[in-house]
Amino acid sequence: MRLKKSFFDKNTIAVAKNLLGKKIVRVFDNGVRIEAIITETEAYHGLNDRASHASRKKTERNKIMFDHPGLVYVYLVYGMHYCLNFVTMREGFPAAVLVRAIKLEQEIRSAKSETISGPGKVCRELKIDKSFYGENLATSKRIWAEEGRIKIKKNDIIASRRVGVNYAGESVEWLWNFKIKI
DNA sequence: TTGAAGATGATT
DNA sequence: ATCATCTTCAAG
Repeated sequence: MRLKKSFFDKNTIAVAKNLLGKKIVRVFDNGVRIEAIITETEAYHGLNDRASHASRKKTERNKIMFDHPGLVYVYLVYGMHYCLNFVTMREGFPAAVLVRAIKLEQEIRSAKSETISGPGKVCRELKIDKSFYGENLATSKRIWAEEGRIKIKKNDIIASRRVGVNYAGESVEWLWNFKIKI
């Protein structure tokens, strides 16, 4: 079952936690389909979050974060890596969840499952580029999110500081990075 | 118009 | 610890 707009129309921290264990489905032009379990997320929430791209004001790059929940926000970092985010919260409130790590659902044949850790690697693996900017998870034919097979409990979640945002003043301290305890 | 700074990853 | 690489944004 595809996650609907209502799933993302909530507090970003809650959505970031809820996304753990959920499945990203990516369908390529040639029909090949990849499914991956989300294992690490990061919340970026509101104008007071100095680590967020939307902390100053709405710009050409971050405007999608102000749009309605369930949209895809893609941006280029360090001139070479794309990062995949899902927009959260009501229209007008800038917020999104960054997908930092996934675990590929392998064919039945091969036993092991491969973990892709790092937002740049996630996009490389799922072949996400700028063309996904503004894609709607509720209706897209090439990317969406689904309920996962596993149920993640509160005790299974580790909260940490967010990665790569040491410039962000007091919001550096906020434990808005979430991953599944192994 | 310009330049400084990144929500990173690979390598030394 | 350093570098590759280039868009974005705010300052001038």
